[in-house]
Amino acid sequence: MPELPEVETIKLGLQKKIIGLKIKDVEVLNQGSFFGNSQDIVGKKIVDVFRRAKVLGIELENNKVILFHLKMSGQVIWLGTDKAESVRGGHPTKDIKGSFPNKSTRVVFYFSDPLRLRSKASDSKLFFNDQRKFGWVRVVEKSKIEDERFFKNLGPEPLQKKFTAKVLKHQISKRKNTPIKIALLDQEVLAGVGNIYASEACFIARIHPGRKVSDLNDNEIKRLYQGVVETLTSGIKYGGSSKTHYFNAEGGRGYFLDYAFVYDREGKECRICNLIIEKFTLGGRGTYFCRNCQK
DNA sequence: CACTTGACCTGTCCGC
DNA sequence: TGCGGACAGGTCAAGT
Repeated sequence: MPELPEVETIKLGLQKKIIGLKIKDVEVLNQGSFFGNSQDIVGKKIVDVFRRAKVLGIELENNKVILFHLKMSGQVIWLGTDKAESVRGGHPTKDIKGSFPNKSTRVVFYFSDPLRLRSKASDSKLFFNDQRKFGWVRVVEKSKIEDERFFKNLGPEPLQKKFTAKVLKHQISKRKNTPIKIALLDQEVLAGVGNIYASEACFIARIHPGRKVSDLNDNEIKRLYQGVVETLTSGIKYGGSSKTHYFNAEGGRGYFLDYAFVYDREGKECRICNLIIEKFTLGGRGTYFCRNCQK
């Protein structure tokens, strides 16, 4: 599921909801989804929520962080009380169905809300749901994040200013003989791009996803750079892509796929030239493109 | 080393 | 309606 725009959207939602709350308790419903010591976080206050690549992080006052990787089907859903909701302003759009915990719930975090937000019913909670159990939650020391295997060789964040066409050229040059879309999916090349936005970036760049990296000229790499930045920015603007599992922290869906050029549009007309969008498998992943617009 | 394929796990959808 | 196979926003390890 979640690629950079989805995790970023969850991060922005959580920042508004849980910074300042104290973790009262943690309940692990599936041992394989949780790593680290839950006692390191119980009783501690949340001071920040951040994202690196596709990983979501909750930072605590004691220099511990809780990392979440949602993989294909993970969800991070915050549930408040009605009173807390109204105090914070606005009712969330809850597109997600059913109640929690459900059979996909793997970890539950219980918060002690500040007194002024307290309702008699209950304090707020955070659910980590993950149908396929590929995802994980892990508690690590903040200073040791970069030692984590997943973080060790991560490529640059594509939405930071210092990420340029030149940087992209340098990064993909590590994968000369690879189809460009597969190179974009490599987290050591670029952090946060996944299967939806890789297809979209290639479309915006007007490059066939199967083209070999070594075959691309500077102008094409520049277009690819623009495609990556544009599609990720658009993904965040529309709150991410809700195909099946993804919902934001408040349970609302994302609308990017209503505007996507190619992803999940096999058999539909290209938004630019009206030719039919095609699908094929590249590196084992479904890949969508327009044969007319992408060369 | 660079690249490809299958495994991890659960659920849904589609064709017979 | 049932059954089998393909497929799903992602990494990993083990192949070639």
